[in-house]
Parts: sequence; C-alpha cells; structure tokens
Amino acid sequence: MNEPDLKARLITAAHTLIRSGEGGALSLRGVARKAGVSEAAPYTWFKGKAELMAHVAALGFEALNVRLAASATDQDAIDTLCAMGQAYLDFAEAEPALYALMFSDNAGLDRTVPRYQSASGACFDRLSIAASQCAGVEAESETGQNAALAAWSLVHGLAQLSLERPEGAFSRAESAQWCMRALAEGLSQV
Amino acid sequence: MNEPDLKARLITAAHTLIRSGEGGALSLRGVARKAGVSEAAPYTWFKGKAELMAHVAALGFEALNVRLAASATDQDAIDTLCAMGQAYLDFAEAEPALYALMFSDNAGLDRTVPRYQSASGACFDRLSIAASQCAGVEAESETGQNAALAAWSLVHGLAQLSLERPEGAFSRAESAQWCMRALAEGLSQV
DNA sequence: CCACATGACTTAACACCGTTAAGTCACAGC
DNA sequence: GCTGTGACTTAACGGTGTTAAGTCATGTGG
Repeated sequence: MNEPDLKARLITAAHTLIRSGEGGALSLRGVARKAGVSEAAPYTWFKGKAELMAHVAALGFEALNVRLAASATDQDAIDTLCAMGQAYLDFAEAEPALYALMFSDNAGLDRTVPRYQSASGACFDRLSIAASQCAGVEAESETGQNAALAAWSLVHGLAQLSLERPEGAFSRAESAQWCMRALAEGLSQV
Repeated sequence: MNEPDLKARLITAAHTLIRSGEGGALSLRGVARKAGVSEAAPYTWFKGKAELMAHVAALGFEALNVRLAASATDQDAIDTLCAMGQAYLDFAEAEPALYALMFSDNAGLDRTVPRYQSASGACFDRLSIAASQCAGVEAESETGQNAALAAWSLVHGLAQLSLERPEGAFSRAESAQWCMRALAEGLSQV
C-alpha cells in the first residue's frame, strides 16, 4: 500500500474526518485507520500527532484565506472590513471543528510547522490590510499593526463565543455586523 | 478517608493542579490521586470529568469576577472599560491554563452546571454594564447587549491570541490598551 | 548477479486515559 | 441486631499517543 504519498493521504484523511464532524476530537489512530495503514505508520512522516494537526490546521487557514479574498470587494474601507469579518464568521460556522483545531490551545498543535505559519500569516496579513485602510494608515505602521490586532481579536472572539453558545444567545449575523461596524468606526477616527 | 467533603476536596485538588500549570491537561485520575482517593471515587460526586471541570471553571470565573470588580473605579466610562479589559487580560496571563479551561471548546466542559452558569453570567454582566455605559445606553437595551458582546469578544480574542503566541508577537499591554480604546471610542459614537 | 543497506511500514507492547461493574464496609434506621 | 443504603475500592474494558523491534521490498555497490 505504497500508493502515491502517504503523508498527503494522511493529511487529507484527517481533514475529511474532522470536517465530517461527528463530535469527538479526531485521533491519530483513527486517521491511520481511515487511510488504511497501521497505527504507527504516521510516525514515518510526522514527529507526532501535533505535527499532523498543524498540517490540517494549515489546510484550514488556506481555505479561510480563499474566503477572505473573495469577500474583499472595492467598497468603502469600513464595508470591506465588515464583509471580511462576516466571511471569517461564516467559515467558523461552516467548519466549527476545523476552526476549533486551528485555534486550539497550545497543546496539540505544533505551530512551528512552516506550512502552518505561512498559511496563518497570510490570513492575518489580509485582515491587517483591511483594518489599516480603515484607520487610514500603512499596514506596516504601528497603528496599522494595532488596528489589525483589534480587528482579528474582535472577529476571533465573536467566532469563539458563537461556537461556545451554539443555540445562539445572540443573533449572530446582525449583532456581529453591529460589533464590527462599531470597531471599524472607532478605527477610522483614531 | 471520609474527611470533610470529598466533592469540595476534588474541586480544589483539580484547581491547584491546573494552577500549578506544568503543561498537559489535567486528568480525572490525576485529580483523584492528588486528593488521595481511588480513580473511581469522583464518580460518586460527579457525572463525569466534564462536570468536575465545570466546577473548576466556575472557580475561575469567580476569581475573574473579583478582578473585574476591583478594576472598576469611578472614572470616565471609556477608562473604566479599558481598565476592565486590562484586568481581564491580566487574569488570562496570570492563569493561562485555568483560562483555557474556562473557555475550552464544547467538549470537556458541562456548561449546564448551575455554578458555572451563574459565575460566568456574573462576569458577562459586569462587562456588559461597563460597555453599555460607554455607548450611553441601558445595559438591557439591544444596543447595550451588542456593545457588551463587542467588548467581551474583543477582550476574549486578545486574551486568546496572547496565549497562543506567548513569545509576544505584539507587546501585550500597550497594544491591547490601544485596541480597547479604539472600540470604546467607537461605542461612544454609535 | 548478489549481498547489503536503507527506509517504509507492521506488529506488539507500554503507559496512560475516562468510564463502568462488582464488591467491601461503615453506619443509620427499624 | 438485622438490614439497607451510600461512599468508596478494586478490577476491568476499550480507547489513546508513542516507541521498539521486526519484516520486507527496493535500489545500490561490489
């Protein structure tokens, strides 16, 4: 069973497993079973579970990046930032388990994997640009970095809270839009 | 070993274990060992691990509530909200493992435990009041709820990001203050 | 052409984990 | 005094991540 590249096959197996949801955290053994190899086979290609997870998380960031890119139209800067935030929240709602993995607490994810770093960095840069334009500064400036941090934090916090309270303690779409607009207006008046 | 109340002893054992950090997630068996009872003893007092964890998380929210209360001085509404956010971030930095448990993804925490609900609700209410005063509205109004959501999300996102990137990709204190001020100004001009 | 080394993968095991069933045992109530 | 209840222990089940040892094909040097 030395087909095309077990490493890639394991990553996609883990990806499809986590996207199919079904609750519980995915296990390395389960991924190996799904890929049709023995339990120890993944250790040929990954240092451990954390490294595989980082690759899956990178896949998630790459998908998120696509959504963010698609949401950026040539509107007003504030509208653009709001649309981007909405795309972010849509992604978190569409793939809750994958999103949770992408931002899972320090254990369980090897953040030193290059693919993870570049994929997550690309997403942050995209938000950074939109937030900086709201504040009317360069993305590289200190104000731009702070604006990016604020936008990222707000949208990440909204996603986290909406996932934790799934029954919708707040009506997600409108409230989230309201929050992002409030921040965007605040940024545009610094 | 039927000392004073094994239930309370298990909760405090788990609390001290998680506060002592040492990385890995705490195990029910470890808590039982720390409390000096057998591995199955906790099941006399809790439905399972998730219920114990909810009690520990409640302990965390109660501590957070104390910090938030201490930070609320009779300053300007914007300054008050910023001070509260800072207190929130200080807590997350002081007890990262406990904070991570309090907001751990849906698995592993039984959020229906009354003590958890009341403790976390008290914290949210406190932030809600401060945020509403920034926006100049009643806390019960829809705008007040949205303002509270925005403030909570921003500060929660900041905490999450600062825990994920411990080496400090951003200088926490000043950047966080900048972000909260931007939002507070935005809220005060809705 | 064949011995051999390498590396991918399997098998088996270790030490954990959460949870449950069965058993023990002190103590309250009749 | 007997009985029953409830707190706790012991032992087990199935699961996990990880590692050591073994197998086996493949490609390479002699």
